[in-house]
Amino acid sequence: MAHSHQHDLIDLRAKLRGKDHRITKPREEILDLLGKEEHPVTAKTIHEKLSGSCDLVTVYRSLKMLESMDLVKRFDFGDNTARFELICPDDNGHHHHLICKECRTVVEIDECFDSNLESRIAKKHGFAEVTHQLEFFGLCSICQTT
Amino acid sequence: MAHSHQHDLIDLRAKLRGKDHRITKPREEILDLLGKEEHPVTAKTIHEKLSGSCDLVTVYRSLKMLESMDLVKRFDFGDNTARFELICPDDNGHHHHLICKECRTVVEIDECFDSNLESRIAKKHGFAEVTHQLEFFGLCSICQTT
DNA sequence: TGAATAAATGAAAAAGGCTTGCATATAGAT
DNA sequence: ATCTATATGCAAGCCTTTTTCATTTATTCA
Repeated sequence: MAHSHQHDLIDLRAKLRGKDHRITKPREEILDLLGKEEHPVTAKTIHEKLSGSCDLVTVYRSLKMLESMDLVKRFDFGDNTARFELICPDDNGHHHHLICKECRTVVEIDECFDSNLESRIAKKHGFAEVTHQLEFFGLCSICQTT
Repeated sequence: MAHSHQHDLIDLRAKLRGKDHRITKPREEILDLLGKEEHPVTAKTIHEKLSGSCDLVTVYRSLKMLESMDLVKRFDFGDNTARFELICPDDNGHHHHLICKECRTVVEIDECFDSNLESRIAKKHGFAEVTHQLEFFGLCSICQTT
């Protein structure tokens, strides 16, 4: 599902204002692009899709900044390459993925385990601000037969 | 908790025999070392602890092989560096971690969500052989105050 | 036990993702 | 319009991981 870009630009301006962060063309373009993506994308992919409109380094720097502002979330699909997704207000940026080990197809999952598990774990070990990263891996229907 | 090395060497010989994989000194040393570790370790750390007994490349290659044989499991703690742990027969190699975002302390977690969630997700999307990677991140008791 | 041979190793080099330093450009404030 | 702090581009570098290829070694089987 494509996310609403409108909301994010407003958010962006509001959030960045106080922090001496600027709204630049590369940042807008990256957010714009992320708003159209259905799945997490790599910095390299973003750079390619922006086709030279800005440097790859700027993509990395922008993503890092947007992540620190909680506008973008980083995912790890186990291939040594970070992937990024726009944080969508509907799910609080919280959802997971099911990835085919073979063809790397990605499916968005909105189910999650009961949050009691997390708070129980946090309490048990005296941790605060506990979050989690959860991704599922398997073989998609096509790759099962091949 | 240190894991039983005994079991794994027997397993190793049995498992490797059929596949034309050999039991070599580096592989034994790596397994041996992993058996003494309490938490997942990086290839670099393994190499350092083996102090030049074999090349770093061999560590990478061995780990990849051991992983493919399900003797070792790879974890990702979000710092662009793979970590490896011996698969322990008790928990089927299935457990998770709680990592402090600040000081990187690692706590082993043996709780997990109900497996129904996983099978439900697999079924819903027609995936087979579904597993998951789950790690918790937070602030440990010490880092909360700092 | 001692070749034969298939697989593993080491060393160097390269690939790939990500970061840093520095000079230049640009957003946003006054 | 000007000023200043922030962001960008480019080049270079860092770190993890992989590849290549010649050499060594584990296992097989005479």
